[in-house]
Amino acid sequence: MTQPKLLVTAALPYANGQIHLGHLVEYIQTDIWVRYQRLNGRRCIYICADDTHGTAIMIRARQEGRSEVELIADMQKSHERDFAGFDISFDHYGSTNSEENRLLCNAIWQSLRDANLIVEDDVEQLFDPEAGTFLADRFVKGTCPSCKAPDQYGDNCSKCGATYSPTELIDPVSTLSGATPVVKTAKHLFVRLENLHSFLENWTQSGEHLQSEIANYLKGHFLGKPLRDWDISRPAPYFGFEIPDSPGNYWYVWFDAPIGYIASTWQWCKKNNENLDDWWKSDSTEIHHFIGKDITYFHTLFWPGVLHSAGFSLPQFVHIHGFLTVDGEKMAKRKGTQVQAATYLKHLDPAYLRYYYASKLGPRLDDIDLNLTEFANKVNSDLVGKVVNLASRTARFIESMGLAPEYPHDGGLFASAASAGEKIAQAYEQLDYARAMRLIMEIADQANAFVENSAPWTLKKDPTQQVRLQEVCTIVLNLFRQLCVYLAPVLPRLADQCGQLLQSPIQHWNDSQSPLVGTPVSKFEHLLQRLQPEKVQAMIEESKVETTPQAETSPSTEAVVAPQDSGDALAAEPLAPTCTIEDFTKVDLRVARIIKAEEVPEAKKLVKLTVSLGGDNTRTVFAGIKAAYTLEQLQGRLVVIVANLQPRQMKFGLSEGMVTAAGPGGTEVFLLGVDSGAVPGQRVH
RNA sequence: GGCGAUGUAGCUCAGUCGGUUAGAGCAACGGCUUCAUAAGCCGUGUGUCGGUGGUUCGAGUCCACUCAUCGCUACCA
Repeated sequence: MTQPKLLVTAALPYANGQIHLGHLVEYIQTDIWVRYQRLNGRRCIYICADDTHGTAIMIRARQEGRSEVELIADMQKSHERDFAGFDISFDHYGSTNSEENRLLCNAIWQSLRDANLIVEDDVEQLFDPEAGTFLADRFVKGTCPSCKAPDQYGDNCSKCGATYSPTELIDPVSTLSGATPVVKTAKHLFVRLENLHSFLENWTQSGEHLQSEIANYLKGHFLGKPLRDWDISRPAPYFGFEIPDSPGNYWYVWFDAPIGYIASTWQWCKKNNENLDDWWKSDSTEIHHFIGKDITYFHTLFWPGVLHSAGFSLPQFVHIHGFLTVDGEKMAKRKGTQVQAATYLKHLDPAYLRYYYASKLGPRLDDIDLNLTEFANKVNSDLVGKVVNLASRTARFIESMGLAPEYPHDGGLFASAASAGEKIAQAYEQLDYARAMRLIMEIADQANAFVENSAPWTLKKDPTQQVRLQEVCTIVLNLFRQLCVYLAPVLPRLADQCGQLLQSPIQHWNDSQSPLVGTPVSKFEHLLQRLQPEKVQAMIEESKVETTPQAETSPSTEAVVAPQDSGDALAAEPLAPTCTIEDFTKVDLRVARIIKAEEVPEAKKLVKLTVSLGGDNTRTVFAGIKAAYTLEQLQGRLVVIVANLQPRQMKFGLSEGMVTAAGPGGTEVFLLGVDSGAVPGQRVH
């Protein structure tokens, strides 16, 4: 009986943003697995697509003054270019905005209807009368109903952490138009997931389809109680597919996105004369999804539920990976660590990143860290210093002779490296690439030691030793080739180059098991340049300029170049409607000095500030700036506060004012200051 | 708060069923070498294995508690 063929997917990137190094962890991890399987002779297709629907796309297209279709076409082009630049070997890259996807959504929808899984319910949602659209949570801001913190998004409060519905917000404002949203009731359609509870319990807990941490997470979090109905419709206007039997309603983007996996496969089938059912409704295909841990829920509960109800094959395994940090911290545009794929490619070879990620990736969901110093060291030391150097230090010696006609005695080196192949293969199979890379580098170390002991450069000088010279080089080049086979899933270009050098292409994993003899050796050319650390720095610098030109907030940085401010910040939070001077004077802004900054131990985001308006006039203000400033940085500095804001009772005490700041929140909060000369108590006019 | 994880050498991490003096790579230091992309080889580690307590003849490995860090917390793409 033949092994099942493989259908592999990576998550569909959303068409609202560019691919960055964080995304690439997943596409590279998946690509390595796919290439490994193919090299082993396994039938394996790698399918992906752009995820194109939803409110965010609709709003963005509107802001850019063009159609959604135009926007997503541009974005798709750019995504495909980035992936190609990193040698991601998709068999097909489709789009969720395709006719195939619409037809599949219809069919799957009908199955859910037939299975009595669809129910209707009224949902109260905020509606923006000016923009004429319902507002997703992220497009509404207002005062938190729990702690009364102002300027909070519609789903949860960044200050007190409370979660609520946007309709509970006090004084809500649409971030699209600045209009006051009104509560509107609309009919929504839901999937009654609870009907599939026992199926999902079995599927997730079987131990065969998910990493154990994930199974535990689902069990503890969702499966212990009845599953909630899943709201999968959105009223018009919405960019997506209209629901055929519910005019005016559209499928929520998370309904049609995973179906895009099937639709994209279908497009591939049409191109290649294949039958879709052989891939999605057949025991002779194993489906493997690769995703990040942020979208676990959709892929391990909803998606299996939908597939099960609609009669499609379930994934054999959902492989979940962690996030990328850079130098130990979350990627941040401000620091230039959120590097776009295209920016990386301008400065560095994709092989570096593919190898570095491989050397860090294991089968678990730990986050992986891109340590920039280590990145440069590791790539240079392992790839250039150890692997490529083997060819570099021997190939030239036998350009005229070619490889020896018979494989010489090598003290068992080749045989032992060949037998390590099984362990390496197993590590790839189990997604333990870090282990695979360690095993491979052990072989490279042994090979380099052999070169050292055999001293081909000495043999070269002795005319009676030419046969031995050829033998030594034959051994070393065969070890090099073995390494290239083992590294081929990670470094496809190096494998090709090795094939050219030894005039025998690497086509199968088993090429590592028998040595090459008697072939000519091409003229040696450098296979991989050393990574220059300056280029890493240049990439980081460019990433800073590209994304946050307004980074020059600190006067200490000497800005030589005129800042190129992007429109991102304004687009993220459009201007509020016009207000009169009377409106403005209602707000009493005052200069104040922070005389005491205290930790609030139980609070995640708040610090307690005692501010002085001069004289004995002090007050207590709670500010959500814990992540952005240390207590020392706050102590003593002048800030601008809203002095006549109605005091709010917060969880940790009464807040008698508000400190003004710019920025989206979290670590990116920038307090307003005043030029020197201002004193506490002065009003801001 | 709940849940899931992590905490081993300066850095990044291995340590399979609990079993001899706890390992690797990188970095650092010393020596050798010069074929090679200033690459390579040899040598050098006094680590409270986060902490406390327990089980055991024996614990980095099992159990309890505790501290720290990270992530997730569904109508958000």
